[in-house]
Order: sequence, then C-alpha cells, then structure tokens
Amino acid sequence: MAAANVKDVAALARVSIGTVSNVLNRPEIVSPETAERVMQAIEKLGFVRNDAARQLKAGRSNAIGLVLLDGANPFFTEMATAAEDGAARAGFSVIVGNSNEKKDRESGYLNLFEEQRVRGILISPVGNVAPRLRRIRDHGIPVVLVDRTSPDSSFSSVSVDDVTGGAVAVTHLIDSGRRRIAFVGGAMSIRQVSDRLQGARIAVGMRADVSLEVITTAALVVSEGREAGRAIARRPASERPDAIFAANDLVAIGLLQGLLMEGRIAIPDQIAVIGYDDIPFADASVVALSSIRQPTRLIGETAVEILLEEADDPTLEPRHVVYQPELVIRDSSGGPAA
Amino acid sequence: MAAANVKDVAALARVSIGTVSNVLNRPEIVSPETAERVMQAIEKLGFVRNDAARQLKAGRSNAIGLVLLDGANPFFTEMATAAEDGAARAGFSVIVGNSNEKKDRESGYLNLFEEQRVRGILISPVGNVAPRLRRIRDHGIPVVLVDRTSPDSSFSSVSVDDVTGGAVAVTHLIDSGRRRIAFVGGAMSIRQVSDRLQGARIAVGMRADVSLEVITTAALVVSEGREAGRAIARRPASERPDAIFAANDLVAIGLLQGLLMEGRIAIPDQIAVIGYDDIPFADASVVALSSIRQPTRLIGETAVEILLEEADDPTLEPRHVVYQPELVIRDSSGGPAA
DNA sequence: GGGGTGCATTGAAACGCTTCAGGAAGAAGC
DNA sequence: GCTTCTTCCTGAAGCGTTTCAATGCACCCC
Repeated sequence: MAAANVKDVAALARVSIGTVSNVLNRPEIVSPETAERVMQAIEKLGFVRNDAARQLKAGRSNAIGLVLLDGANPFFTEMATAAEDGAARAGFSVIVGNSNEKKDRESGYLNLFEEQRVRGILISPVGNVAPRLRRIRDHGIPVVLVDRTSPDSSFSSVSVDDVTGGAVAVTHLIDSGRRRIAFVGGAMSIRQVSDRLQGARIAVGMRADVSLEVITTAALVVSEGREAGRAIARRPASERPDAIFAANDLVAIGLLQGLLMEGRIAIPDQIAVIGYDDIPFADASVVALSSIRQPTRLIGETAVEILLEEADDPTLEPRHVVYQPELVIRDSSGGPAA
Repeated sequence: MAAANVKDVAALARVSIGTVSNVLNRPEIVSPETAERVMQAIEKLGFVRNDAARQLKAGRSNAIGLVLLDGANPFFTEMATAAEDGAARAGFSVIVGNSNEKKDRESGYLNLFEEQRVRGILISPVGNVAPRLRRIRDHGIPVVLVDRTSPDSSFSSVSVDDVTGGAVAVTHLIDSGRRRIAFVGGAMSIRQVSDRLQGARIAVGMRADVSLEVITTAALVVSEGREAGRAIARRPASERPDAIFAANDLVAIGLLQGLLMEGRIAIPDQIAVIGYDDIPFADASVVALSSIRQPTRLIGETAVEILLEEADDPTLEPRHVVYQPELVIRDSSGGPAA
C-alpha cells in the first residue's frame, strides 16, 4: 500500500540506491543486465518516482506558472493551451491559475508559484504587481508579461498592438464606404479597450468626413453589447451609425442580437459590425462576424520561449515582442452601406 | 540571490530552525516576542517556504489532479473552475490537464500526478484507463470519474443523466406540437451522443404519430452543424423536419446558421431547434437557443467533495451521483410549428 | 608483474522542511 | 527546600531523491 521508494527497488534488484537512480536518469552509464534487473524491480513494485524529493534536491521544479486574466474567455484559454504545448516540448509542465481579474487570487497564485519554485512565471497582471514581480525576479524566477507591456520595460513582454488593431478595424469600415462610425466597449480602464479606441481615433483622425461616436459599456460581455444594440436600433434611422466597431467579439455578438432581433436592422447593409479577438464563435454567429485576429497561439508559445531562455541565462536583457493583429473580413462588414 | 531558507531565518532571529517552523505552522505555541522576531527575519530575507521540502516531509501534496476531455469546450472549463473553487475552499489547489481526447496526453498527466503524489485524481477518461486507475488507487490515491460512470462501479462518479436529458428535449418538442423530429449529432461512439439519442428514442417511442430521423455528424462542432443545416434547408419543405434536437450547442448553433442564412427558414416557426449543454453562447446566438442545462458547477464541486472524503477515509464505498439535466426554453423552440 | 585506464557500482552527503523527545527556567504546591 | 508543572525552545532525525568521490575490478601495455 505505501508507495515503494528507491530503497525498496534497490533491495529487490540487489544493487545500491545510487544505481537505481542512475538507471532512471542516466541509463547509458549502467550495464544492460543491471538496468534490466532494476527495471523489473521497478515494474514489480509499481515504483513511481517521488517528484517532491527530486525537486528538493534539484532546488527548483520543472513547472512554469501562468496567471490568466479570465478563464472564461476563449482567447485566454487558447493562449494557455499554446503555452502548455510549448512548455511540454521543452519538458516542462504549466500550472495554470485564473485570477479572474481579482487581485487577491492573483496574489494567491504568485505565492503558490513561489513556494513551488517554478522555473518562471507568465502573467497578464490585474493589479499593480510590478514591485512584487521584481522581488520574485530578484529571487531568480524570471517573469514574462503576456498581452500587456511592462510600464518600465524591465520585464520581457509579449503583446499585440491593439492601437494598430483598432486602426485597422476602423480603416476597413471607412474603406468600405462607412462614414458614421460608433465604438462600443468598456470599461475604459482596461488597457486593451482604451488602446483599441485610440487606434479607432487615429484611423478617423485622418478623415474630416468621418465621425466617431463612443458608446461606453460596463464590461466586455454579450449582455452589454445587446443593450447597446437595442438602444441604437431604437434611434431614428438618420441618427444611427452606419458601422460599429466593438471592443471585443462578445460585445459584437451582443450587438448583432440587439440590432437584428430588436430592430430588424439589416447587417451589414444598414449597419456594418466588426469585433475583436476572432474567437471561435465569431465565425459561428448568425451573421458571421468580421473581427481582428490576434496570433493567440503564437503569443503563448513565444512567451514560453522567452521565459525559458531567461531561465537559462538570467543576465539576458528584457525583450519586448509586439505582434501585429490581422483583419478578418466576414459577412458582418461586407459590402457598402445602404 | 539564492533563496533564503529556514536556517538563514533562524540565524538572523537567533532561534533554532524548529522555532521558525513553529512560527509558520503553529504560531500559538511560540511566545509573541519570539514570533515577532522571526517574522521580521522572514520579512527581511524575503523568505519563502520551499514547498518541495514540505511535501517530501509530509509524504503527499496539497494538490488535486484533474484530467479534462476538451479544454476548448466551455462546459469543461466551467467545471474545472468550479472544481478549483471547491478545492480552494478546502485548502487544496487543482492541477488541470487537458487530454484533448488523446490517450497519450491522458497517460502523461496521470504520470505527472502520480509523481506529484497528488491527493486525488478527477478524470473524464478517454481511453480504457480503468486498470491504470485501479493501480493508482491501490497506491492510495483516490480517483473520481467525472461526467462518466464507471463501467464496473468500482470508482466513485459524478455524472448527468444524458438519457433523461435527451428525453426531456424531445418531449418538449413534441409537447409544443412538433411531429417530424430530427436528431443531429455524432460520432455515435461518444457515450454522451448515444445516450442523448437513446433518450430521444424513448420520448418518441411513446407516440405513434411522431417520427424521428437521425442525421449523423462526424464531430460535435459548429461546421458540422452548419453543413447539416444547409442540407436540410435544401430539401423540399414537405420533407423537412419541423424540429431538430442537436447533440450539443455547438452543433445547434451551426444548424441555426445553415437554416437561417442558407435556407431563409424561419426559426422556430418552420423548424424548432434545441441544443444541449447550455453553454454561455447559447443565449448569445441570434435566435436564442433552447437547450438542456447541466449543473456544470455542481458537478465539479461534488466531484471534489467526494474525492476529498475518500482521501480522508480510503475505506469508503464508492458513490455514484447522477444529476438530472434541466430544460431551458428560449426563442429557438418557442411557439407551435407553422 | 606492476602500473595505468576505464567502466560499473557503491555509500554517504546534501537538499529544506517538520516533528518530536527532551531540556532549561521559572512558577506553584507541599 | 524539594518536587512537580508549565511554558518555551532546542537539536537531531528523517522524508526520497540525486550526485559525486571513492572503490573494485578487469583489462591492457610495457
């Protein structure tokens, strides 16, 4: 019942415990016959190496800690999966923590990761954890920011250029003939939201004949988008925008609902809609949603790569990788305004 | 740079290492002054307890292992979150592994969990891992099956009655006046799919005036549903079903797309549609989707509860909790057939 | 046959923590 | 003044692994 240990295996195979360890870790230096005997003993006893002892000896673990902002958002879960795959390729595992935008949960996971002596930490921070992260790094644990750049550039980061993304989205709307554009999203305190809006402003700023209205929502969820859509549908046709840029796909999907079902507004004929993130469901909404795609998997993989390099060589200068988003045109923004 | 350990703390606070440990684990038995001195030393050195050493001594970890079938399915991620919350309440953390229906990944996570000496394992198995799981349990690690019952009942399990779920869905369609019903889903080798179909058959079986057509898809994804929807829309009106029961919400969403966009078929007037799982996006599709809701969070929480009880007392008899699904009526199945 | 060379194996130390038997010192009881 | 309690603290053992210097041992070369 009690788990077997190396000592038991050694006794059964009539070798020293050192040899058992060698069979497990450096099989090439032990003679085939001995190795065979040891393997049989392991098999017979159902021996499973105790990772805690191994880590204690090694002084560090083979895990990477990852703190996510929102576990319910397909964008983050996909990124996490990519990080896991990348880590697995290098022989590491990933411990995923979901902060859910709560500072105390974030802090709890950082504690956990420190106690586990993880090899490094990937994080999309919610609170102002920079000082904490600095201390962690001073203890020899590298930290890479994901989907957010470091204010003082002292941490490596992997992010996407949301300003450009916003500009691309709105430029696309303008190019397809739209002139009265609305931005729907919030809260503005979320950096991604303000960046995307800023991009929209830049795109519009170059054109005197284009207007940009900003409609603020409380959160980036479907229900908020639906409300905004209803409100817009209720307006007289002349006061409606002819295109809407939503701060993310959830809001955009809500908008479609509100506009189509409540207002019988034709999409994209009367109003074009574009979202952001290109989540799998974008393509599955009734009017297939145009969106701005982020290289989600690439973000996760790159972050792991950088992290592991820094773990190998702590003297490395911090790096900042910024990916460019990509326009995905689907039905919701096709064709010109009526 | 090198992380401080209890010895360093003890030296700085001029106490023995035993006292440092006591301050951390049983502060009530040490005098307030000494405790204070130790706390300051900890603070000053930035001491963080080494979890590996702690676990090694304890002989087991404070983590629970969870192996998920599909990390991209909102149903599973929500269940995982619930399990995490439940475990956290009891002072445990959860290590989540996503098998993605791959046997080798599943096996890899089981290895990892064994080496970590997790307190218990929650799993929705993909392969035939019963023998393996039995060995694990013989080593003192309890196992609870999630969303799947154990063939031989030797493991505790928490699941949902998919047969009843299927019956409820189809009964609802019949009750609202539908007579030509189609079931869309696959592959049939997935137990959930065959159970739901079986439930549909039971519901229909009681009525001579109701027909049930089975349309098989290759997988439970949106694109498959969309194809099926198109095919149905292309049929002459007289040969179309007047209601469709989709094996899950992703397929149902695809069906809506195919029927509405390709065929201009009115939902629910011409064809009613109902899905399964009640994922968050069901409510967000253009025609709000009726669905069968599973007590997702409850499943995760119950599984953790049972697991921890078995970890405390390994002699407990296996238990089998089966929850009942719930009908959620939204727009896609409202009103009578035309 | 003595000394060198390699290979396979051994045994013990070390990783950082918790626990526990025991000791020091003071208070209380007779 | 002696024992008996309490309270607080110490010191060492031990968890299961890895690692490394040391030891055999066989073989080869001169």
